[in-house]
Amino acid sequence: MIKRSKQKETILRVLRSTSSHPGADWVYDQVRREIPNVSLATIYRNLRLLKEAGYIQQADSSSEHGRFDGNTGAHYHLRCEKCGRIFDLNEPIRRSIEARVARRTGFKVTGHRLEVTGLCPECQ
Amino acid sequence: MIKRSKQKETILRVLRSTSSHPGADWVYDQVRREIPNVSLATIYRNLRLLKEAGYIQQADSSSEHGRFDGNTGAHYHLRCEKCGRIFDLNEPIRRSIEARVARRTGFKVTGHRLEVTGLCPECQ
DNA sequence: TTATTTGCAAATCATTTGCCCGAAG
DNA sequence: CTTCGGGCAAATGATTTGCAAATAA
Repeated sequence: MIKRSKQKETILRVLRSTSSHPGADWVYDQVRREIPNVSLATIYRNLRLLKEAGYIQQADSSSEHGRFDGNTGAHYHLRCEKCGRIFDLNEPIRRSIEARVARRTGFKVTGHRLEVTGLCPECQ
Repeated sequence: MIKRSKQKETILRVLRSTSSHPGADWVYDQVRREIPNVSLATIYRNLRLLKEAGYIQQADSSSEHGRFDGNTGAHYHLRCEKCGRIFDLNEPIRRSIEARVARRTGFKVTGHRLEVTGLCPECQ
């Protein structure tokens, strides 16, 4: 961690205390119990810093905004982390994982999404 | 499609003409070439309607906002489409797909993300 | 006709930024 | 000391919504 601070430490501890993959507002509420006057901006700032430093991850597919796909068939995606372009993959769809997860978790599984990330030939 | 309109048809055609997984603004620009006074609001409205009706998909992990994860180890996620909660899966990580994709696409692959979606026991 | 859809502008929502002050190294 | 982090409020950017007029069924 570049520079420690009470707020960074609290954010990290709060985030490690749960497996609920919370959003910034939930973290804000929790941190406020210890540091009542933290700013929401500080939460956002530090979540980003902690992520960039590798202390935490983001559970959802990057911070990308809505990207639409006219192809309704099941297929996986390949995303370039530099230019942001998304390509279709023609890997076979692995349905077996859905049944296994359904059996082990009690979920009624409706599908799955796989995204491979990296650098495209032009961006390398 | 519940009720057809020139704008819905144009949006669908534009989206099916590319595999670039564009965002709403790109679709807007394209549609404007045929219907110069479309509103961006119409684009958003119809993208949502078309998605709900199953005519198109969203390439990114739903429209979820930032969700953070204090667990930095590689792991997959299970998301409930109703309540939005995200759970960790302890499925084995399949690194083999990364090498295969790298070989076939020329990408420098840095990782992959797998998310299984469905309804959690409480939401079913 | 009658229910939907559109375009417009204003409203939201999550997230970011500018600025000045206080804290860390 | 001097740089970096924090709090606040204002700014931003994407997406949504309210509403009267236009359009599809």
